[in-house]
Amino acid sequence: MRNTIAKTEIQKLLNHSDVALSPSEIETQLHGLCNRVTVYRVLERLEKEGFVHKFTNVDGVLKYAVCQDCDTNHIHHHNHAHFNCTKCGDVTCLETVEPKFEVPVNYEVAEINFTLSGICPKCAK
Amino acid sequence: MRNTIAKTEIQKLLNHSDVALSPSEIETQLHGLCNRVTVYRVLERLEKEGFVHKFTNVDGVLKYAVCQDCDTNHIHHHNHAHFNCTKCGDVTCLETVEPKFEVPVNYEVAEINFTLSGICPKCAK
DNA sequence: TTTACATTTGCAACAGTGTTGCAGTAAAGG
DNA sequence: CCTTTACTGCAACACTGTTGCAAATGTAAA
Repeated sequence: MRNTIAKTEIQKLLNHSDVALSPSEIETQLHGLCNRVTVYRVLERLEKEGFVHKFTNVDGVLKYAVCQDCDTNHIHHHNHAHFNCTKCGDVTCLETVEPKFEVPVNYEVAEINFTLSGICPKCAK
Repeated sequence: MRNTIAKTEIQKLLNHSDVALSPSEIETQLHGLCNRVTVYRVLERLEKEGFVHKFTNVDGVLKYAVCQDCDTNHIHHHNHAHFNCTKCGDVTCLETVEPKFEVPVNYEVAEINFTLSGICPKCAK
């Protein structure tokens, strides 16, 4: 995978962001540095490289966030919850929150998507 | 809320379906009985009436399913999991599966969206 | 049965998200 | 500096979901 300006800038954005970002949010924050399509394709690459993880927000929009645990020990833990604040709209990873559950026999679970919505600490004050 | 042909047929569809349905799936199964927009608006009404519950699938598409518990005791339990089979594409309610979790203080959780994906019993054989 | 009116519908048009093909551009190693 | 191949931009598209408005329809009352 090549290092391009677009890729570098998108990585920076994600690294410095404490919230998960959607492709369109990233595009906006890049102020026209690259095309909309490029954002999608760079994010796809970053996911393959294990730099970010992807999930679907409650509104159906894709969100990307840096992998906190993964980049250090190269093991992926994406079973954590995501929180979508209905007031400010921020979506954050709750790395420490992992749901416990038991599925009926014969169901083979490969991935989980666990998104909570409500009021975040910032907006609760 | 008035009873119209569209509403009646959509209720029938949902009642007889063992999987959650998206607006477009419903539209297809109605074979042109009503407009695409009407499907969206009827589903909105059915949700307000407490007949169905709505959730976002892992692919970001809306899904609707009849409320199993709600219509009997008029109390809504929508914390159950949904399962999206990656093979047949079916999305089903796992009414019995409720995730256990603890969020950090100051987070006020209003709704949860818990969707699992993998292989369903039908496709596992 | 007819009337009246609010609700529901269809249409057209739109906004937003995500994808694809293809031609041109640029990164990286030799 | 050259070559190769990955990457990018553009244009176009498919799909999902929404909105305004005029026409149609359900419902309850006259």
